[in-house]
Amino acid sequence: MSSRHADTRQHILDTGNRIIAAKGFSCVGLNELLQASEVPKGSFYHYFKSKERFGQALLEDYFDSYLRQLDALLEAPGLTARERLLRYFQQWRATQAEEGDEQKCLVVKLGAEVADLSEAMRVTLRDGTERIIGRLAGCIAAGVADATLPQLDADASARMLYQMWLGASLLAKLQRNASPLDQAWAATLQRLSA
Amino acid sequence: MSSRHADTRQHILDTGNRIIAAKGFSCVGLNELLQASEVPKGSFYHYFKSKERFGQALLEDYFDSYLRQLDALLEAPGLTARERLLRYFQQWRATQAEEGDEQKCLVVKLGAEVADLSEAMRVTLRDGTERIIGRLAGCIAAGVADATLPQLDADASARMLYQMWLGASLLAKLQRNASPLDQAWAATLQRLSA
DNA sequence: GGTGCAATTAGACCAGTCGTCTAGAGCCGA
DNA sequence: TCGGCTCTAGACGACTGGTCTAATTGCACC
Repeated sequence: MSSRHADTRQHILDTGNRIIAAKGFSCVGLNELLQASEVPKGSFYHYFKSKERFGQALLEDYFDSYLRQLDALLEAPGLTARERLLRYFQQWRATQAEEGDEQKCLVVKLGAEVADLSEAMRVTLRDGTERIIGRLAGCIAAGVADATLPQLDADASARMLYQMWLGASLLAKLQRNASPLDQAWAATLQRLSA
Repeated sequence: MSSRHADTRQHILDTGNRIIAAKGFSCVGLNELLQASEVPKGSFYHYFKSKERFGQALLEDYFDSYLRQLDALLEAPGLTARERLLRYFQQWRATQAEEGDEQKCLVVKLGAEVADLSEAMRVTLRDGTERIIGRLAGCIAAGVADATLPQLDADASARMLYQMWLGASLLAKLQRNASPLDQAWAATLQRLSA
């Protein structure tokens, strides 16, 4: 696999991410995608077997990069586990609240649409969210260990928080307003206190 | 407006609900919808100005019926406010966990997809969810008043619970598994206790 | 420079898209 | 019986959808 090959593939993926995060998966036709990436249609099927496989690759790429950032955040040195966890949610809130047409979190944007459309994409989303929850649970466990968090069931708390933030992002999207995220932030603080 | 008129219109809406709740809005073409409802295309455009307006009507109809059921549930006589509220979430859990391809909650299924697609549909979803949250807040306030619930900020709690359940439904959809809903149930009980 | 093979592209293909439009069927009051 | 509505029927147009095959390109090796 030449570097040019990898480049073009990644370029289609990056462009796809931008467009699909704004419009959804089914709504975006190959034409639009290819025109935006300035890649001829024929090439697309060289790099991806089908639109569905492309979508799956898009999600894999998304989760890889998301988890990389998440790991960097949750392993930041010189902070307590509590601080690291809160920074993650604070950042979620900030990212979601940003201006811009595209939905930053592909789980929110594509989850419901794609789950019934493609089993492969559903599984990719499921596994990705499980990995995210796993990292959060790890950080909560560390917080319990270093006593910066109260005695919590790490896994259950991680799941509950993640769910709540997903719902908050969805509601924020409907309202075009960050207040559901503020709501989630307040509830998060409450949950992570005594 | 003759009753036949209302019937056909409602019939298209009902069929549309079934199909769109399973596949999403963009994914379902008029042909599929019309074939399933056994209504000719000409009629469709008699009753609805466009596919988008149809989608909006679908959501309005959905929220109307949802709120009717919700009101029945939250005003059930002979139960404390706490019991009525818990019954709602219990029912949410039961409904979501049911077998069947379609997503029962259109907010979960269509929210993210439609918010960036159609301003009219987004606003309909926003207003509908606000009304739901309003009812929940009312019930929580009643629970605080009749002392079956602890002292809670009714509005904030309603929002937080609704968000969490939305996220839980999304995750349950990805996992094809009710455990996120059990999680939400546990967190709900915790929140509504002391 | 020439050869052979893989990587890449161009575009044909047709089923499907939404929406328009015309023609007429059915109904109802006068 | 007529006039005038609402509603149905479905052909049609202009276009987009994803897919695939055949042609072209680029490159390594001789």
